[in-house]
Amino acid sequence: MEKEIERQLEIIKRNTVEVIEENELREKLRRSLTENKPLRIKYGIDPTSPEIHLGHAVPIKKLKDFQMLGHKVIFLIGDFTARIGDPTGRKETRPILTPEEIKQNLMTYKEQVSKILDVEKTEFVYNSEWLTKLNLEDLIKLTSIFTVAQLLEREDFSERYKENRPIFLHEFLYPLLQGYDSYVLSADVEIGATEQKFNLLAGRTIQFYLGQEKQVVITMPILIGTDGKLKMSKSYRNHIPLNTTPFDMFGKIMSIPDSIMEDYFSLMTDIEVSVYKKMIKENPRDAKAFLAKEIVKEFFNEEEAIRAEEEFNRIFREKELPSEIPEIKIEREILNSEGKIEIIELLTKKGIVNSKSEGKRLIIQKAVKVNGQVILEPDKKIKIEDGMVIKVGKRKFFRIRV
RNA sequence: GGGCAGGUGGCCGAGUGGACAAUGGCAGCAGACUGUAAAUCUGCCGGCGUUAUGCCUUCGGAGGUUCGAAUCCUUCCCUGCCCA
Repeated sequence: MEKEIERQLEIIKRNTVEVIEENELREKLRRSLTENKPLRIKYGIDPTSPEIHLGHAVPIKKLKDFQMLGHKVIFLIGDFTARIGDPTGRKETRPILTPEEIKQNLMTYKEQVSKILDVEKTEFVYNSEWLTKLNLEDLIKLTSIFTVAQLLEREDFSERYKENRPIFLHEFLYPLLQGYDSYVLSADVEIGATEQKFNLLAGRTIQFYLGQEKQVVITMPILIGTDGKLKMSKSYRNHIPLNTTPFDMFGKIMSIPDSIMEDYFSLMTDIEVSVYKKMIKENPRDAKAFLAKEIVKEFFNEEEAIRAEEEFNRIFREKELPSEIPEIKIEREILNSEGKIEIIELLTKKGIVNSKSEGKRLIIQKAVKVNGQVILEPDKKIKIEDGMVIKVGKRKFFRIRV
């Protein structure tokens, strides 16, 4: 028994930043084992952008550990709290999702999450289910648990307060509602990134106040994005989405700076520290390719990972064409009598570039190639032939079909 | 309710009657270099263009003054600080 508890603890603690409180977790595990009742593990995401990326994968992989140990994972989609928006200073109240949208959304989440978790064993819940039913009296009860000073301790709030930037009253409700979710779900453990610590702890306070056993809080490190500096986030455009192609994922991982390779190895793979440190030291480029392959393998499979690497090498090392190129159809009507069209027309009409100006810019900057030949003039007329390949920038290829 | 300071391009932040599509930084894009690295360097970075000291849209919203406004006036909305 003691051995089993310690075994589970060890797995749970890997890669975590903090476990609050470890002893409570030990007791919960003990009870779980004696009563043969799985622990309830909560993880919530804000469904503002329904795209799960490698950054989310860090805590979700932790959920996987729990799932493998036989515990119950509850994946909470914060559709109601998303209306408030986790406090970051942006004020935006979004409409609540319609039942149809929720259904649709759920499918995409399940699909993405299934790359890590066993979705059959995972419970998916939406917090609008109970938060829309919360009445004023309940809300006042919740707000009376905290003082303003306590809320201002949250880093984001204190920073804004210090800098005389606005903090809207409703933003204070976010941690309260997130905490209330834990109460409704009777969470034993809640997992989140380190930046979530305040919200996670609010859950403990609320559960305690409402007479429930406190959840254990587990914080996970924040994954740095492809820029090597900021946390991975879609809004910083430095993210690596899960629902992409193996090739794209491989390429994006190859583009991270060497300095964050160790983080990726430790958070995204099971490779031993000493092993990857040695690899990085010996040949950083090969180490990164290995890393990329490992990660792609995890989210897809080995075969896809190998194919992605081959494709990557073909395009960027040997400078050859990719094996699959998106095709664009050219209608006769947009060509002149000689079967020609200005390159700039082609780029804009087919939506390859966003505007004529952008297209011209790219052409002038030697970024546009037709059959490997650089095009220098935007008004250059090119003869359209079936099978022609247009390259825009480093990695955008298109094959012409007449 | 009163006083003061503010609201500028994806973000930060200059500009306070013409030379402003708006300095600079970050992010982004392209090219060179390379390990598609990163760093660095160069260029671009609202749209349209008969490519012109050109036109249209943009400096919180709406009006106004002026030959001309991001810049001045009126009014409304929003934020912060102080007073009540």
